Amino acid sequence: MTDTATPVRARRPRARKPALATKLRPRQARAQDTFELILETAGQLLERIGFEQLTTNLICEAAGLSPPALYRYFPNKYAVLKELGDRLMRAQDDEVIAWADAGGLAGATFEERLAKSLAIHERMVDIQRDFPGGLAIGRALRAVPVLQDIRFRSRDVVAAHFFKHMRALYPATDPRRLEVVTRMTIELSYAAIEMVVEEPDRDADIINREVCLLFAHYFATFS
Amino acid sequence: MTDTATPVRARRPRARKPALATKLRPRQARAQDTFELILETAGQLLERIGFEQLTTNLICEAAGLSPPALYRYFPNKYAVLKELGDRLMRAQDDEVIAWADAGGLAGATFEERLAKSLAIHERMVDIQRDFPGGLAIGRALRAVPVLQDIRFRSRDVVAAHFFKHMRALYPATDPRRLEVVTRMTIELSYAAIEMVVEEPDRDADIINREVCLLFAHYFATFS
DNA sequence: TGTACATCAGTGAACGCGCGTTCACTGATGTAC
DNA sequence: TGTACATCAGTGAACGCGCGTTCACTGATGTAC
Repeated sequence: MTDTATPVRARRPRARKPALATKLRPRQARAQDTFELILETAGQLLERIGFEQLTTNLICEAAGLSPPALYRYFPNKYAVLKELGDRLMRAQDDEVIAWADAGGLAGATFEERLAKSLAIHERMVDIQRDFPGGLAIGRALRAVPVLQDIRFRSRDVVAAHFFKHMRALYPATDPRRLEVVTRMTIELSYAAIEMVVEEPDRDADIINREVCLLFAHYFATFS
Repeated sequence: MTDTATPVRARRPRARKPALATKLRPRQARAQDTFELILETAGQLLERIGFEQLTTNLICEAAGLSPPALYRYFPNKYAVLKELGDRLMRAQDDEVIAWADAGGLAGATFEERLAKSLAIHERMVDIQRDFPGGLAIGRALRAVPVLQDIRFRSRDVVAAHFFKHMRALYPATDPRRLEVVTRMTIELSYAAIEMVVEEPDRDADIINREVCLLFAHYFATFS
């Protein structure tokens, strides 16, 4: 009766949910450029002023467009944020899933496993740093109720993918425990990545290395 | 010449910074009640609609006050959020610092250290859960540029406090490394706490336990 | 213990600004024949 | 290869709403003597 495959998230009561889907997708090359220009401009503005100050009129002004040009593709600013969030999450998820599928989680020695996880952590930091407005988008994905599902879904997809590899690597561990552990590890990894991106004055290399050490010692106790 | 005691944070360029300080502090008992009513109402609203939808007019309406009553004490909604954020951070920080000062980080056996850290993690989760709007306030502290300093400062205070204990516990470890490790551990602990608070459907007990295991194994490698 | 006065606390009503959004339109691009 | 027409893309100008904020005021509380 009860379907426990996908966990039920606690529903947020009574928050007005704005439409998020993009309206028209651009068909002509010119329109595609406009679409991308809107996203790029929004990313840059986000970086400067934060997502709360961001307005559709401001995006249009900064992009040199009239408001109806934006409204042709996006029903509101949340749809713009959603598109940006989707892209950032996809960029990171694709990379980390490819890494796992290529055997990133496995390794003959402690040092090998450590080096592999260090490489992917650094890559993830680079992706978010290079993404225009990546920092602000990451924050928005946490803070804006309607955008949180994007982040949750991304985590779920990565966790489900990792879980398959984890079961193969640690067959003697209770699968229920391993599932939670996988999910938690991913969440904390992303938190560490955010910490590095968020505070560029701190020593990113040390943090990256210590986070990977932290996980490596932990997983060394699994079998 | 260079003062390296407090790390310099990267300044965010050109974001308009609203005034955050409370204006008048209430003097009479009646005024104190109003002040608290505003904060309590704002906390409840935050929980329902998120901080972006929150407006001063809405707070007043929900609290049964006229707008000038709010403006007597707070220059804008960010000042309300700041007060809430300060209180939440202080509540958690006081608890965790008291725990550390009472020897929370030390322990004769692995099991003892594990049990102690588990206790404080659970306590921290409870504090944020019980705080009205605690979840939304935590998010706002991450996402609203002007509020981020509150969170950073809180982390710095806790980290500085922990560091003293850590040096005594692990005298053979390079202090520079230990400093970063301490800061990272705190950041990730708070991230785990947020994860538990944020997703009440997941098994909080397992996550709490595994996070503490994670750190315990890691610190077992220090000396 | 009462009265006069100063200060504190909160109200009712309104303001101007800028936000999200739309209308009626022009110009650009693609396509049928 | 050119023309007519349909569709796509973007503009200029304006709208109404509600947000943050303020003004002039009334009522409540505290205090001096």
